[in-house]
Amino acid sequence: MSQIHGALQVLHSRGYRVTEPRKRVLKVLTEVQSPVSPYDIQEILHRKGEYLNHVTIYRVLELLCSLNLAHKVLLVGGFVKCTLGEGGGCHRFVVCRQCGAIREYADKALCEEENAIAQEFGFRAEQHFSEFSGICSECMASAMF
Amino acid sequence: MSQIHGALQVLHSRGYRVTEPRKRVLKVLTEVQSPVSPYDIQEILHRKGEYLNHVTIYRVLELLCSLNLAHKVLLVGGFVKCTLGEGGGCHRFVVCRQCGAIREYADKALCEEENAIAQEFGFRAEQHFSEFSGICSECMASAMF
DNA sequence: CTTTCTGCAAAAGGTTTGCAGTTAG
DNA sequence: CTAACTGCAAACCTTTTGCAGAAAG
Repeated sequence: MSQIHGALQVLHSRGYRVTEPRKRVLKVLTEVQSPVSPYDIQEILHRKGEYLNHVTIYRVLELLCSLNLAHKVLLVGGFVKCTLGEGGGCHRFVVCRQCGAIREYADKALCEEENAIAQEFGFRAEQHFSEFSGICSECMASAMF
Repeated sequence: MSQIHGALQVLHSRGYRVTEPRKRVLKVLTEVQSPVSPYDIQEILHRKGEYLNHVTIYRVLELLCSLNLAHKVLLVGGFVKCTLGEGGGCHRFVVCRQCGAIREYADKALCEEENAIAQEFGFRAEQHFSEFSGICSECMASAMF
């Protein structure tokens, strides 16, 4: 519960209500660690004997993403809880293609390099999406049978 | 037609057949310049009086992507024809959020920096997805009314 | 000719919408 | 209390599958 406390405060401070569905979705996101789809979340809750309508889950995720409390990982089409604070550049991901393990990071230097490249093309970059897929150390180890 | 000639050669040299549907999809991709969905492609062909089943378009796009002749742009969920050759790092995109204009580029230095970051997390990065959304010079100009 | 490819029909999945009833504050 | 939120039903859009017929080489 303490893990989601910060997020609940953000909800409250922005004038959104702290409801049971929102708490449940946040709880699942903090527990799973890897990207999950709305239906994954419903399934996980189901196994705990809890229930949420899928539409509600969609709407909660949309809200969380709009507040930067969660992110959609485009590469795998799932959602993760944001593990970073504000500032220091765009949030980026490394995803293990085998087990789905994910790490979030930010790197201001990368953002600046990318902005420079965009400028060469006459673009003003606003938002960077950067994900790379690879293989994590655990899966690497278990692959060398 | 000359624009798609190279792509057709790749198809042929890899043992795939050069068919009418494949030529049509490639032609649309070279003409539109911005990311299009399978149904967008069907619609564009329809306006020319041509027809392709949507399933065929899905399959053609899947093939083209597997051969790196096209890419799926995750940010907008559409497909573009690849405008780069092989080598020099992963293919990356800048997309205008207003008009959909897109530029593809590759930057080996960025790839290496990202690989180093992945390594810190114990990951071996294999594929980089990097897209940034921004605003292109034309839209920027027309925005300053 | 034969293998690959396309079209069709249908199903399966994912996402969105409007509205009535519920609940947080 | 009342504005914000959730659940439900239904629609909608996207993607996939299996199979029979067409076409490339």
